[in-house]
Amino acid sequence: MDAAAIREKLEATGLRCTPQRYTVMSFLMAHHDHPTAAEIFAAVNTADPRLSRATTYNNLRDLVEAGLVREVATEGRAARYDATGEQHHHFICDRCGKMEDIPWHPVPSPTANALGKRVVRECELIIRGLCTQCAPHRRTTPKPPTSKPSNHRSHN
Amino acid sequence: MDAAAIREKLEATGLRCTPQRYTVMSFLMAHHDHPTAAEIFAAVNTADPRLSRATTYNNLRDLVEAGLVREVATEGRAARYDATGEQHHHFICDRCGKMEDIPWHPVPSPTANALGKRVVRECELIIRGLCTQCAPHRRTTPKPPTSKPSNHRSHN
DNA sequence: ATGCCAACTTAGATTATGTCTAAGGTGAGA
DNA sequence: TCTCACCTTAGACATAATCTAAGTTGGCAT
Ligand SMILES: [Mn+2]
Ligand SMILES: [Mn+2]
Ligand SMILES: [Zn+2]
Ligand SMILES: [Zn+2]
Repeated sequence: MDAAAIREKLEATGLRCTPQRYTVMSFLMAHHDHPTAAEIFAAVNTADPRLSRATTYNNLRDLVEAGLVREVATEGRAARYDATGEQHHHFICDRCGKMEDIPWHPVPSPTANALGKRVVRECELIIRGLCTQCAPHRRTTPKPPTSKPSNHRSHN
Repeated sequence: MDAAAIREKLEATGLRCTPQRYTVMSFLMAHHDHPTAAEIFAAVNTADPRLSRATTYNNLRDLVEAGLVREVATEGRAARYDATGEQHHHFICDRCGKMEDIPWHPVPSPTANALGKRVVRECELIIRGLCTQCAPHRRTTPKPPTSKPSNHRSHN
């Protein structure tokens, strides 16, 4: 994807296309290995030191809010634990961050073709949406749940 | 599950059933809301202050290693980012922690019955096992990948 | 053109979470 | 009874993320 396309993508969501923001977005689109904020900062800042650490975090947050980027494999900063009883799937609420158990049902593994030489141990489903608490509020007060997760940005 | 059963569970894996460890395990088995280490510490320590913060973390690590407990929704401490292109699933390597994209294929959503009033937005698969790099080593040098994730405990 | 102001960037302080260290306690078995 | 591996602990340390307060930029109204 070329520079103009990225600029458009950003501006379509109401974000200014600053050099810092452009570089972060561009880096993410060029690297499919799910880099961390620290990795992005290190790589980009080395090539062009016009990007600070705080701005890396700020921009990642903006891009996630804008839906151009997503955060994977973690919801909130702290690890969460689960006494391993029966196998089950998980539901994570977009609004309040709650993680709930969903009864197990087997899911189809990808084709051997898609997996290559990888060895599969388990296949679990992460379902995202609104929990029973939050679903009714969908069209009314969609504000965060008073405390815990999903920190939204006010910027200053 | 009664006290004796928990004690047996622990001792079957070679772990002593100390008051601290028993309480952590028992708490986890009684609470299905995926508590964090901090939450477990706060709850248990308030009821009976014989549990320290370090021991909470030590015991959670021991229980995870023993397979009695699992850590969910995070692999490593830092958030990882993904420019949202096409929808895809993820493969996470048990050995080196690498997170790789797996081509999308639709997965069956749980029954409406299992979901209740929850509103589903997306359904993604987390596949765990050994990546192509790590799979060949399965029966040979199974040592960790030099750095990054999967910290194992030596205890002292 | 000029000035304004919200959007943006920044260094550094602060908070949150997790790990390590060094010291001491405990108990199963010789 | 002695011993030693297993366990617990306070507090120091490390890392990831967020906040703060100040400065910069640039689109736009005048
Ligand atoms: Mn669960
Ligand atoms: Mn991905
Ligand atoms: Zn919710
Ligand atoms: Zn691997």
